[in-house]
Amino acid sequence: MIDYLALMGDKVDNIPGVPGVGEKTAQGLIQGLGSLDAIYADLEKVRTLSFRGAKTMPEKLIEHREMAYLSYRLATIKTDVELAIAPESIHCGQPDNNRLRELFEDLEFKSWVKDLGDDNANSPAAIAAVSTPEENNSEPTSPAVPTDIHYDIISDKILFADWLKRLQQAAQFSFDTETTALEIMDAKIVGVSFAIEAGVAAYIPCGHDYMGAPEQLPIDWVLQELKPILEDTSKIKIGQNLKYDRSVLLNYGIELRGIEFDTMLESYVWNSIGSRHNMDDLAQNYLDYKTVTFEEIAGKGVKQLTFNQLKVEDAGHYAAEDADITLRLHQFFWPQLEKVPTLKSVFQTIEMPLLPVLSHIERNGTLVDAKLLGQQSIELGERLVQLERKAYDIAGQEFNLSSPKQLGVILFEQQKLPILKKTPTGTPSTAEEVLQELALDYPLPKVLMEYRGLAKLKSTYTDKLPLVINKRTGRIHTSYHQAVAATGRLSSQDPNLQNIPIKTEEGRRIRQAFIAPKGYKLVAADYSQIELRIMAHLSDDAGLLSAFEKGLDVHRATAAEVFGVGLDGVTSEMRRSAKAINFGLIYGMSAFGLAKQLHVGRNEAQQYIDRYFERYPGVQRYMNNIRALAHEQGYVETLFGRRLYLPEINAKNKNLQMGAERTAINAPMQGTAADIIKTAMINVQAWLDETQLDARIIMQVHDELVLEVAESQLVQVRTGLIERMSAAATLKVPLLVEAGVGNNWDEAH
DNA sequence: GTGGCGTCC
DNA sequence: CAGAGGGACGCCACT
Repeated sequence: MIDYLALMGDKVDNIPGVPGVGEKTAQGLIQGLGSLDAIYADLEKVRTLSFRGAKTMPEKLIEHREMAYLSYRLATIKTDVELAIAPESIHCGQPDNNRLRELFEDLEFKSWVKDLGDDNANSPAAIAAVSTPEENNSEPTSPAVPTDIHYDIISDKILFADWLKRLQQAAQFSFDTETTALEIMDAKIVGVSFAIEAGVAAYIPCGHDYMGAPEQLPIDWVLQELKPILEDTSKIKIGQNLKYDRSVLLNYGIELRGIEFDTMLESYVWNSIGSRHNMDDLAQNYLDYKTVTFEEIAGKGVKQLTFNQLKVEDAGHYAAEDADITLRLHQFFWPQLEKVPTLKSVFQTIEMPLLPVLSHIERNGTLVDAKLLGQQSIELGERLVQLERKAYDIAGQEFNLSSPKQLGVILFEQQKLPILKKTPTGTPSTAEEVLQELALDYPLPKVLMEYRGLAKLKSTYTDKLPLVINKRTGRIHTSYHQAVAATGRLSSQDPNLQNIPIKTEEGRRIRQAFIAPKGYKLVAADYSQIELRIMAHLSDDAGLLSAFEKGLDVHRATAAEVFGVGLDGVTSEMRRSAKAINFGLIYGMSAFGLAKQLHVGRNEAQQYIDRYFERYPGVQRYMNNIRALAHEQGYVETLFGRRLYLPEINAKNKNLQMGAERTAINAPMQGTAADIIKTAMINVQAWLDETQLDARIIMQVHDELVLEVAESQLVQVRTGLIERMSAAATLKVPLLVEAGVGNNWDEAH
C-alpha cells in the first residue's frame, strides 16, 4: 500500500513522519513507506499520480534506494511508454535492479497498457499505428521471409560466370560490399553480395585472410569483371546506405552508377521517425524478420573481428542475407512511396540525387592546420592550469572542475550558494545560465565559466581535430548522415564539422585552422535568415513579406513594429529583443521562455508577443493553422512535401502534446530550409561536374556551403554558387545568399 | 550506458 | 497548478 501520496502543490512539510523538508511544493511526490510489493499492488494509483505531471523526487525523502528508483521511474512523464516498452530498458547499476526487473516483468504490460484508456495514445503500439502513413494501413506487408534460405557462396569462376550472366540479364539488383573498416577512405573490400530476386542471393568472398581461409577469387579479377555492370547507368542498383558502397568502390577506381534506390532513404522519406533506419531494425519492423547481426558473427568490444577475419561460410550467409533483405525492403517501401506523389518526389528529386553529392563532399575532405591547433592546445592548457589554481584558491581545496557533481558539492554545500535551478533528475544545476546569475554575487562561478569555455575548446576541438586527419590524404573526412534528423536536416559525425565554434573570439581561432591549400581560397556562402523567409512565405504575412522584399534588416523591422518606433529609432537593445522574438517564434517558444531569455518579466514578454501577432497577423494565423492541421492529420509537411509524423500530437499528456505542437511549428520551417539547401547542393555539384571548374564543396552546415576554389576561378565560382543557391527555390520572398572569401574559414565569413 | 553540459544552426 | 525552445554531436564524470 502507499502510505502517502503528495500531489502537485501539496505542502511537503505536511507529510507525516517526514521531517525537515524545505521544499515549498511537492514536485509530484510519491512517498511509499511500504515495501516494493505493496507499491506493486497499488500500481494503478501510482500511475494516476504520474500523470499529474510528477517528475522528480527530492532525495531527502528517499528511504530505500530501490524505492527511490521505482518512484523515479513511475513518476517520470514517460512512465507508461517506458514500462510498456521493455523492462530490459531499465538500466542496471542500482543494487536491487534485478528485483525491480522481476517486478516489472510480472506486470503483464500489454493488458495493463490497454486499461489506460485514452492514454493509449502514448503506448508503443499506438505510436506505431499513428506514425505509419494511412496509405500503409490497408497495404499488405511483403510475404514472410523464410528462415532457412540457402545462399550461394561463389568461390570458382564457373559459378561466378553463371551469376554474372544473371546479373547482366537482370534489370535491377541489390548489392552490398563487405569491408575491413567503416572509415571510407581506408576501407578495403573483403567481399561483395548480390540479390536478383527475393531469396536468390550470393556472396563473393575475395579478401578473407585468416589462417586456413579457403581459396577465393582474386579481388582485382572480381572487380574487373563486375566493373561494367556496376558502372552501367541503365542497370538499376538497390542498396542500404549506398553512399558507403559508392565510396568503397571508388577506392578501387569503380564509379558506381545507376544508384536509384537506397532502402535507408526510402525508410527515412516514408517515415523519418518510425524506426531507426539501419537494416536490422528495418527488417524487424517492416518485414518482421530478425537478421543476423554483425555482432553475432564478429563478436563485440575490443575482441570484435573485422570482416576479413570472419569465416567465409558465416560471412557468406550474413552478406547474402543483407543483399536479400535489402531487396525485400525495397519491394516493401517502393510501391507505397510511389502512391504518395509528394514523398516519391522528395525521394527521387532530393534524397537520391543528394547521395553521390554527399559522397563527393566526404571524399574531398577539408584541409586543417594541425600545427596551429597544436599551438592552441598548449596555450589553452596553460590557461586552464591557471584557472584551476584560482578556483582551488577560492574554494580552499582541490576538486575536479570538470565534474558537475564535485562542483555541486563545492558550490551548494561548502560555499552555500543558492540553488537557482535543478536538473531533470533533481540535482542542483551548474549550467552556464546558473553560473552567470551566481557570478553577480560570488567569485567562483566566473572562474568556472571561463574554465568550462576553454576546456570545451581544448578537449573537443584543438586536441581532437588533429587526431582525425587522414594519414593518406592529409585531410579531415567527416561523415554526413542523411537519415538521422527527423526534420530532413543532415548531421555530421567523426568529427562533427557542424558545431565548430564561431560565437567567441577564442572559438573563432579554431576556424582559422580550417584552411585552403596553396593556390586556393575558401568560399563560404550562407542563406541569410532562411527560416524567417520561409516563415514569411508559408504564413503569407504581408508585413513580413514586405520587410524581406524591401531588403530590410528583419530584426530591426520587427523591433520597429513591436516597440512602435521608426526604423531609425530602434536601439540595439530593441533589436536584440526582436531577434529573440523572431527565433522564439520559429521554435514555438512561450512567453515564459522569452521572458527567461530576455531577462524581463513574464507579462512584458507576453506583451511583446501580443504586439508581434497584432503587427504580423498572418504569422499568428499560420501558427494556429499548422497546429490544427497537425492535430487533424497527425503529421506536418515541408514546402517540398517531406513529412514529419507527430505521434504525440493528440496524446492525453499535455506536455507531450505541447512538445509535439512546437515541433509542428518548427519542422516545416527547419525542414523546408533543409530541402532548399539539399536542392542547391545537387545543382551546384552538377554545375561543377559539367564545367570542370577547379572547385569543390567541402562542407555543409545547415544553411551554409563551404567550397575550396582555385584562385584563378574565384569570381566565376562565387557568382555561380550564389546564383544556384538563390535559385534553389522560388518563394514569395527572395532567397538572399551571402558569400565571403578567405584563406581560412574564419576569414571567409 | 546515462547524465550534465556545451558547441553549432 | 506545472510546464513552458526546434534539430543535431561529443566530451567528461560516474556507475
